Amino acid sequence: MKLEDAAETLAQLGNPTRLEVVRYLVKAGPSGVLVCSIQKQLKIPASTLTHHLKHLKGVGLLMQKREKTNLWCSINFDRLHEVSDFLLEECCSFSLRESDNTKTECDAA
Amino acid sequence: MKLEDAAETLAQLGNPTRLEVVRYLVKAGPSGVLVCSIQKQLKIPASTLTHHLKHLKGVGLLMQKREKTNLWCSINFDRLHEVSDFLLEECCSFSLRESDNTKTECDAA
DNA sequence: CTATTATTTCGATTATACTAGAAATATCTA
DNA sequence: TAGATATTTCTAGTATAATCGAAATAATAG
Repeated sequence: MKLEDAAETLAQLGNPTRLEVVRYLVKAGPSGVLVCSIQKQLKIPASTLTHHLKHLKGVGLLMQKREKTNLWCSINFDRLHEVSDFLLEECCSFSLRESDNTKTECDAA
Repeated sequence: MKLEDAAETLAQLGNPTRLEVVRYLVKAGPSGVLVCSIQKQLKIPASTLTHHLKHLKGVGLLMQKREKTNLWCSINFDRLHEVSDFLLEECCSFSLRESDNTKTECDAA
């Protein structure tokens, strides 16, 4: 996952309303839920919700399937894993050389 | 971790410049790096960098230790884990009842 | 056909974030 | 003391995001 993509995805997760939606979708599991369910359960105005869902879809966190006027929403677990992996993957590999790491001057950083 | 805190932390990670800094700090490991090293390596203007570091510190992702005019920065791994845990923890527990999950009408969500 | 429900688009308001130059402060060195 | 380096504060321009009511669109039920 490229840094720019990770940043964009994290930014979308970084809105409290959207994160609430994501949490709701995660709890709903793979079968998903209707947009109107999200709206009524979380008490988010319809237009606001549409707006946020568009964002989540834009970064691939949300999958949608239309059924007449109804719209099923489900979380893309793989995508969610990719993002959290991006944060953790790097954690276990310190790769700056020790020499760089103990300098107290900046010229050779 | 409360949803609001997770959202705020994710939002801070969601800026490409900051995420680059975070990645740099992660790679540097527990011993940390100087602000000026980050600045020169990643080519971020000093005032911009100070601004971003303030944000990272604000959500507890950054730890700092002053040494005369120099400032050592290191990532708070625990915090980073907390955030990624927030995303993943919920993934393995679908808790909406099946009945809620298969409705095609919204009245009972 | 009319009313109802689901979803989207439009438009406007309001707020907040990103960026970075210039100047200020602090420490050290010659 | 003068000059270099590190970091911060101030300030301001520019851009982008969040919110949501009202109206539009689409499908369906009665």
